[in-house]
Amino acid sequence: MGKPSGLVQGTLDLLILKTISLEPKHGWAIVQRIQQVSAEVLQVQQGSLYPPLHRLEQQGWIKAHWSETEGGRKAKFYSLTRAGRTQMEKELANWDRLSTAINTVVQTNEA
Amino acid sequence: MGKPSGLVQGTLDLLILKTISLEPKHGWAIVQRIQQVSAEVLQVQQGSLYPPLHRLEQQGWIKAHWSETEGGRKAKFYSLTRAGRTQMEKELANWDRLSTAINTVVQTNEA
DNA sequence: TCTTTTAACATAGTTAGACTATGCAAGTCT
DNA sequence: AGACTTGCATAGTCTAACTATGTTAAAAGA
Repeated sequence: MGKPSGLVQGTLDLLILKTISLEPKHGWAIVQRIQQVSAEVLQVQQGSLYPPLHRLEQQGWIKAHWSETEGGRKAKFYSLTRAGRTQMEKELANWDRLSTAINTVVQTNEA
Repeated sequence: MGKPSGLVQGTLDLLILKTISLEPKHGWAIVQRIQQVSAEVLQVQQGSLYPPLHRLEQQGWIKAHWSETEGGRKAKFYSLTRAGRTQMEKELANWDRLSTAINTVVQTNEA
C-alpha cells in the first residue's frame, strides 16, 4: 500500500552529485552519507545505486577511479567533473523550483 | 535532455487530494488549479490525470458525481471522502518528511 | 452556416527510475 | 570454519509519469 518509500523519485541523481561534490566517495559511502545526514529518512537501496552511478559517469558528470578505503579495501571512488557541478546546480535549482511549487499548492487554502 | 519535467514523481496524488479538499472540482479544473497556484511551474498532462483519479476513487479516497460546470457543460466532480482526508494528511506529512530530508542533504556542506 | 478551438473524459502503449532479488569477492569477527 | 560486513554489480519487476490517440459537445470565429 502507501509504503512510505525511502526516496522521492527523481531526486537520487541530485543527492549523489551533492554528496560527492563535497569530497570523493565510493558508492557504499555515498549511501551512508545520504542516510546519515537525512537522519535515516532517506533510504537508498543497494540496487538503486549503481545504475544511476554508471549513467552519471557515462554522461560525464562524475568520474571514477579505484582506490582504497580507510579500512584498506579497494573501492571505486567517484568525484564530480566540471560539467557535473554545473549539472548539480541545475538540478538543485530545479528541485527548489518544483518543491517550492508543491509546497505552495499544498499550503494554499483558496480553491 | 534533462527535461525540466513538470512534476515530482509521486506527488500527484497529494496535489489532487489537496485541491479537491478545498472544494469539489472536475478533472479539468483540478489541473487548472494546480497549474495556476503553482504559477505554471507544475504541469499535469491530460493523460497523467485520469488514471490516478480513477485509482483514488477505487481506493475510496475520493468520490465522483456528474454535474455541470459554470459554463453549462457536464463534468465529473470529485470530492474528498473522510478516508481521503486522512490519506491526504498522511501523504502531506510524508512529503514534508522527505522534502525536508532532501533539503538537509543538499544544503549540508560537511562530507 | 461551417469550421476551428476549447472543454471535458478516457484508454493504450511507452519510458524512466525506483524496487527486489541475486550473485561475487574479500576482509573481519567469533 | 562459518558468519557477518563491506563493496560492486546485474537482471527482472513495478509504478507513475509520459505521449499519442480518440470521443463528445459547446463556444467562438470565419
